[in-house]
Amino acid sequence: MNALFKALNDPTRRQILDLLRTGDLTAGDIADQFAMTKPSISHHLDLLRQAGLVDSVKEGQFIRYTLNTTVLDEMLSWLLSFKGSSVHNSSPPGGATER
Amino acid sequence: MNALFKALNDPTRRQILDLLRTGDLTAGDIADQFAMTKPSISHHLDLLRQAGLVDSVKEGQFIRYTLNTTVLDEMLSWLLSFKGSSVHNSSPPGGATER
DNA sequence: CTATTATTTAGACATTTGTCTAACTATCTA
DNA sequence: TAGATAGTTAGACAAATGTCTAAATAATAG
Repeated sequence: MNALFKALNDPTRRQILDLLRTGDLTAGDIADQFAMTKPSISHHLDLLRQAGLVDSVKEGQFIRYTLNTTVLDEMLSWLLSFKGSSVHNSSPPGGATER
Repeated sequence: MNALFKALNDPTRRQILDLLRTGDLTAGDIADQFAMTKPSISHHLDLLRQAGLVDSVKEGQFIRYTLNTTVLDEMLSWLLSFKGSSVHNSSPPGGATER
């Protein structure tokens, strides 16, 4: 889960994921969308791949990147578990002693 | 959304949130659960508060921290939008030309 | 085989981040 | 008021992060 949060903790990487929802893209096509060098984008893609958020397939001299949302399930259920376990309590700080 | 991802991108902070699901806690009670100094925990709590994930109320000499999951909704719908828009395509790299 | 194109790898560098110690503010208690 | 307790703020510092340029790898085109 750590790699997942880490990967999502960057606007550029989230934007890359947004780009990929429309369909697969090559590294170059992705890099063209940003005011950033290709090596930088390549690094971001690497982190996304490490997190399992994208898959990459080499096709000739291109590398096609594909969105993979299955890893999001883990995060999704983690988040949902919070929405479920809202306790709304207000027990006193000290522990059991109510002053 | 940036502050939210940033806040969640740390194991300690996520653990603090997990602690708070059981109920409110003071800064000290939270700090006691970690092998880390109080100033460090205080800093983590500050980031969580900045992200809107926790609320803090001063009660005497204590500060009670409360979990606030409302900000998670934004993130939740962002994540869900990905699960919805899986395209499963495999268009060729070049762009629009379907060869 | 050479040149070109697509992409990554390596290394440098500034910024951000997480942690610590020391000092400060505020509340409670004797 | 003095001392203890709860918590934060300030500053330092190492490690992680995001970006860049230069060079390397690999596939394609002439």
